[in-house]
Amino acid sequence: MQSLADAEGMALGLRERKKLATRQALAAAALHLAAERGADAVTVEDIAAAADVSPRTFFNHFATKEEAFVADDLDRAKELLERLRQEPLEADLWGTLVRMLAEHLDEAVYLDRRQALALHAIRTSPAVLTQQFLQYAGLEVDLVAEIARRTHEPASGLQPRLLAASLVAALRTAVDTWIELSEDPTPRRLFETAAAQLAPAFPTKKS
Amino acid sequence: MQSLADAEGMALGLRERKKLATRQALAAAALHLAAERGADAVTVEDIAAAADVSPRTFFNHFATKEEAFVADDLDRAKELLERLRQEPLEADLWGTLVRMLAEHLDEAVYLDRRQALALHAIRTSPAVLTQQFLQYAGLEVDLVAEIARRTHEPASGLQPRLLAASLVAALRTAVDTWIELSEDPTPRRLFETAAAQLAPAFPTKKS
DNA sequence: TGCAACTTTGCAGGGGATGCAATGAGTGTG
DNA sequence: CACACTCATTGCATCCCCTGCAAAGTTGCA
Repeated sequence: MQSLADAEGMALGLRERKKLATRQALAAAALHLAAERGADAVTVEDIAAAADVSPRTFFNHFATKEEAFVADDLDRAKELLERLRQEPLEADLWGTLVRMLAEHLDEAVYLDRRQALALHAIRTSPAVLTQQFLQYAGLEVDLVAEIARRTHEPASGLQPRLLAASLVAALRTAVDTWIELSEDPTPRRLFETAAAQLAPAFPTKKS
Repeated sequence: MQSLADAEGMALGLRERKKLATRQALAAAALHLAAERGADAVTVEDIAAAADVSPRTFFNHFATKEEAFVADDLDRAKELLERLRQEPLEADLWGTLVRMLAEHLDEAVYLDRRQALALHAIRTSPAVLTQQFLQYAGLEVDLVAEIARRTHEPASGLQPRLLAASLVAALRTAVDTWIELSEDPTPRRLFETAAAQLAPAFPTKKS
């Protein structure tokens, strides 16, 4: 019904390709149904039926119903983290992170305003909004770990936490503002504005 | 079993005092049981039984099971918001908000480290952690509205959102750090440190 | 071909959450 | 005081989320 795993998963075995395919089918079915009736009028049973698997199988791929609605974001966040880990260390940590997040915003969903708005319409339900918040929280946790790794600070200290939280705050407010105000250019530009404003709080270390 | 509504609710009628009492009884029972078995081993049925009400009544007071575990925080947040709304307008909005949040941290739970740690131990369960995140999110939304009111900006713009998100980021990271690092003084001091670091991003308006 | 690893599926069951209607306890008025 | 009114509590039925377990079907590999 949807395009199957296109380019992704080239070097995978048949088993893993199938698994990925059903996961994507479930996510796609979830979004499709939610677009029609609204997210919380969709049951796991519906999604499973639309994806031609048993309801029980749904929970082999997603821990909660809501996860299916934001599966794509989750996957992209993982890619971001992967890229981040491989990025070379620079003196200007804040600048590096801002740049990578900005590039991340130029991908996929956020390019097409139509699509983004449709997606966001789906995510009006409280449960899905909560899930999105958890996504940001998860990203923040990963960022803290990565920042601590780069600055050789303990991850439990205030500095890494504050830096990560500020980054995520800028990211989240930028996206939300862009969604709500139609006149604004791109989420990337908004994010860069927000990040620039916060920049003086995180001057380049010269240790 | 616990101290009933002490000083609070003086000017309330009997009915409202009773309602408040059962709400507090439920919250107290929830915390008590969670301290014994862990939060997610406690069912609504258990809580209701411990508070001597029917399970159905639980949901007349809380929308979800997890709400009962953070009911006190929710109530205190409402007080904070109330005080905030009555605070006179000053030129230094950031400074005002920081001061009020700092004072807020000097209250109740956060004074007694023992108690705070015990409370936090309870809140290890994923579901309760999620609930806490939602609390912060709710606070942020309220802050956005209040900030927009004071600056006469639209609440949908980037500025109010970024300011509120940064404040909450400072608050959350300060509390989390304080919980995890035993050597740190008070959450208030940590929050003020974080806020001071972010301050240059929000200079006093001189419109 | 045959075994190991893994995915799917059905089944049973616990528990969260909601709507509805009945009951009972405060509240205010004549 | 009695009556009507408002509102909290309760039981009941119901839907749905989610999990553990064991059986059956697929894929991977020697």
